[in-house]
Amino acid sequence: MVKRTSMDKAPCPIARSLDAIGDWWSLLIVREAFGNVRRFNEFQKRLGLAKNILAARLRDLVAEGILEMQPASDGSAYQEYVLTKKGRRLVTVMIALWQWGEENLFEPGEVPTRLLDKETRQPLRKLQLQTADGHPVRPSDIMIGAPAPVPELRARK
Amino acid sequence: MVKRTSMDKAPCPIARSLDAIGDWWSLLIVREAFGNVRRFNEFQKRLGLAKNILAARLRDLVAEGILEMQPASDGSAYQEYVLTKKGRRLVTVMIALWQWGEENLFEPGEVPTRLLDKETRQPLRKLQLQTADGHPVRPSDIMIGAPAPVPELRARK
DNA sequence: CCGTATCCATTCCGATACTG
DNA sequence: CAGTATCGGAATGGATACGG
Repeated sequence: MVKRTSMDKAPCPIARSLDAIGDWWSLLIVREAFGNVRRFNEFQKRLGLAKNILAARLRDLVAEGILEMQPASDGSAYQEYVLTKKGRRLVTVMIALWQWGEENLFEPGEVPTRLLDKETRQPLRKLQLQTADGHPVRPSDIMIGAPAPVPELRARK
Repeated sequence: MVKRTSMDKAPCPIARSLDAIGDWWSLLIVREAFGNVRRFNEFQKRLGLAKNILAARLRDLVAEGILEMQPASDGSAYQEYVLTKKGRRLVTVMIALWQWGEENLFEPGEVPTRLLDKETRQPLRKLQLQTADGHPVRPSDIMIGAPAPVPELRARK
């Protein structure tokens, strides 16, 4: 996506994820898609980005299998962009980003847009790391279980 | 960070988060920092990025308060980069990305680097969305609790 | 309404080369 | 070792203008 040294073959899931959705607009588009935005123009208005960029991003997201195109639900002749199952699974990433931003990037006076449980209208519980058997885990309790984070397979020509 | 229309004043936490760490290398650097990488050269070797880029990214991350510089622990004359508390809180974001990538971006035959609980050496439990009172939440059960996702119009009154 | 095609400015990345 | 100084190429992003 971003030229770089494309890490889509790296064994590190983070590198791959970033390769897939690590550019700036992708996750914002996904965020809107979660909010049931489906139409090109709707995305464009809400995000305020140029149409060519939006078109490119949507194309990429469709190619990645995160969005898919469907016939319009309102009978118009156009297509709509909706999240695939894979795309919907990004919800955890979004929430993680949301909660981190909420906690670390707002001044006392500022009010972030909140994310709520639809039923109770209460904020969600913060995501928590847990061991397989359900115990809490601190950042320092984590280790990487394989050779190298970013191997040199993508070394040099 | 990526020029754009800098959204660091947007009320949406995702936009702000992306503004802070949404570019390509930042999270990879943070990932290494979680793995106790602290030295300039160490980052450079492991990530394989150009030194000027690395320098710029490190500078930004320090400016954001995600990394901080400390005197070297081994007595050498240099500084080390270590995660701040704010930086360490990014662990949830990293895990979310890690788990999503692991689940969605690897072919059956491929083996991702795993992330383990240090004590048991078992993979972590998948992050789960929950309501404030601990019930599971599906993506469709979520709503946004404020005016507009990216409202420039509700700027300041 | 949904895009594609252009043009242009900015930024990013990679690869040296060069100091302290 | 830890950067800074450059340079060029690629890609991003913004703003229209133009077709389906």
